Amino acid sequence: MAKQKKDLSTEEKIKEAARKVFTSKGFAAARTRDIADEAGMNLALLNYYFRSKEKLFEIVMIENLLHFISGIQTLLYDTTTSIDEKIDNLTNYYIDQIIEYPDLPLFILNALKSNSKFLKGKLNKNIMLNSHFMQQLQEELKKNKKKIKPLHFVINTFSMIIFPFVARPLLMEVALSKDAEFIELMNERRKLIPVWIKTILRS
Amino acid sequence: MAKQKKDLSTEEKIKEAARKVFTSKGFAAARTRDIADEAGMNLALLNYYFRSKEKLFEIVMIENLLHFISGIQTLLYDTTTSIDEKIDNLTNYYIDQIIEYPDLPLFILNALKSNSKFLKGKLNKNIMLNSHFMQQLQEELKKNKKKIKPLHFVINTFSMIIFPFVARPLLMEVALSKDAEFIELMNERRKLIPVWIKTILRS
DNA sequence: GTCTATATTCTGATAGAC
DNA sequence: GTCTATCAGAATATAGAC
Repeated sequence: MAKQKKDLSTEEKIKEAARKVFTSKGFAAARTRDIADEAGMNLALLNYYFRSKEKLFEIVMIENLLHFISGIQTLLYDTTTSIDEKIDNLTNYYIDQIIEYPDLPLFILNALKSNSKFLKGKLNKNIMLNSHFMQQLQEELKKNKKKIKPLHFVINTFSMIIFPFVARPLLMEVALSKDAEFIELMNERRKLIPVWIKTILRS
Repeated sequence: MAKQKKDLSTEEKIKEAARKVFTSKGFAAARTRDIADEAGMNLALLNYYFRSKEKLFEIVMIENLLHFISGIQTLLYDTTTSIDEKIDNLTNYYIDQIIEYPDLPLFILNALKSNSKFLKGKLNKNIMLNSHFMQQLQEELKKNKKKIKPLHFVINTFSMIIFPFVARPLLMEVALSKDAEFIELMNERRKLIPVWIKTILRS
């Protein structure tokens, strides 16, 4: 269970409020006053604890990104799971995560596009390429005599999981009518995506 | 070939500049001064021709969205092409489009998330469901005795095409090192995506 | 229609009391 | 550490001359 707001230090309260506001509105649209209000305190304290709006954003951005990446570390570096289990776990984990934090994917995509300077060197360049999952993919492709870069299958998996969430408003506009239909669709995909990934890997 | 800037009316010049600035920076980060500068004229003219920044954005947003959708209309409603040809055409068309207008997808995803009120009723609710492509998908699934919503395959196709582009900065951070590698990857996908889609449709 | 100058509001940041 | 009050600059919008 999440910690109660009242248990948090002032600094933590601000960071938590900033995370919420920045993640839902992005850097430019967020107002420092919104963050102060959300934290239940005065605007001046933001600049007392953090030097500026930019500094605060940088912290939120890095934490959001690391939160997102940590799932990759945990799941894709697990040497005890098979490639099929990894695909299952990845799909379920990220669908759960995005249902819980629906604004996270678009926030990260935007932040990286506009502010990638912030994290120069902060990310492990080869986190993907060195993973156990990537090794297993390579073996599997070799076994099936496929001359395709394993990275394609990582991209396919994340694409099929994440894209429908970020395109949700468009989907609602052109193909669905109720929120429940979208959730139903994503729960269908929870089972379908692993099947599809395994199929294109081996057929 | 695109029309020369000098041939455009003042109103068109502003709209063109607004499209460029809004599409690359989004509504909140865009400055009306940037737009005026980009159009090579004075700030006051923006408010003379369009009432406000919001109105101008609304126009740009709808035009961008319709530009994106028009490809769907053209390709997915073509009754002379087979389902396989449609998948090939869709992949090539949208990869070409996004290479030409790389900021368009993220702009649309953001705009729809934050400003979907702007286009209430402006979009054909069933543009996807009524398409010839959707009928062909339905037949194909029936032929292969699959009880899966055809919409999933539309989502899969667009996901595998568009997602790598919007995640390009992340990909560059965790798996690639040169821009040329990304372009190479997308050109590989140009051939691979149709194969994958047809495989999961039939296997 | 187009420009310069200016009004008005918003916003990030700070000064200074407590 | 926290608050109130306020500053300085930015940004949108408009007035008014040409």
